[in-house]
Amino acid sequence: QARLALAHLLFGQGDRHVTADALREEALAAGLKISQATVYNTLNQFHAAGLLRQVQVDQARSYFDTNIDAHHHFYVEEEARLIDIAAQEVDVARLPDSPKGYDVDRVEVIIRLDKSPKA
Amino acid sequence: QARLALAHLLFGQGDRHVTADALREEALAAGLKISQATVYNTLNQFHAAGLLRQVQVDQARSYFDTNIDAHHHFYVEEEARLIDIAAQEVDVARLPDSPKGYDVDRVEVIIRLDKSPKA
DNA sequence: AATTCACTTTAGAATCATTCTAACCCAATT
DNA sequence: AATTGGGTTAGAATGATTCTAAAGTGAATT
Repeated sequence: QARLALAHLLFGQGDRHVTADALREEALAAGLKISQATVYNTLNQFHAAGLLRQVQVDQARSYFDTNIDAHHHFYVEEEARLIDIAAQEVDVARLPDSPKGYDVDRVEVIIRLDKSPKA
Repeated sequence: QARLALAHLLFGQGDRHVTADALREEALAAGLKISQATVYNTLNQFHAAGLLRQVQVDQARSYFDTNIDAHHHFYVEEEARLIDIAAQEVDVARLPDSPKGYDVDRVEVIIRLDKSPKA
């Protein structure tokens, strides 16, 4: 089963951030014969089941994060790279009230990084 | 000039969040004859010039925000609606150090909202 | 008024991630 | 062996965005 093999790739090595494409390439490199459609199906199913979080930092591609605990991210646009930040490393001390009729689903902090210019 | 007309639509009425498509429809409704390509060109140019901020909250479409001051957002996914949060309404008290070799470009806080279930 | 030059705008094709559709495979059940 | 049903698939379809190459505009120059 393709789903199981992908689950193994995804969850078998700690917290990861993958794009659909990257995961597919990884699967192919591992010798699996799998279609892009299946990769998408599987990611979407895992996401719907709450096993993956979808992270939206770039208009081009979607990232799927195997870490579903509350936490935040660094994002290096130049390298299309996401880095986890544990929830306790960020302290959001004050939030505004939600508009009437709405509830907070989740608070996301994204720290966008640039490469330091060489001094 | 199409650029000027779009600038007028964008900046003539306080802070706004638009998608390329929404802006194009607005332009057409206002009687402008403008192509989608021009809308994109213009938005990208304004963005490159620092007149617009691009906000990434949804994998489908990009939002352009006429408010370029540091600030944050509520996002209601069900309604594809962005709401500004003034910078001073959020207090991020503690941030982790950036990885070596990288500098913070910008800190984005996105509060994702759901409609309240009717009690 | 005609020419040039640089820039703007355009239509339409192209791209790219993602989703959809309809067929196909395969194991379990009748 | 036929039926069912989920999982998987290829390939088409979609939709946002970008690209390309042509056409338009207009100010300055002849």
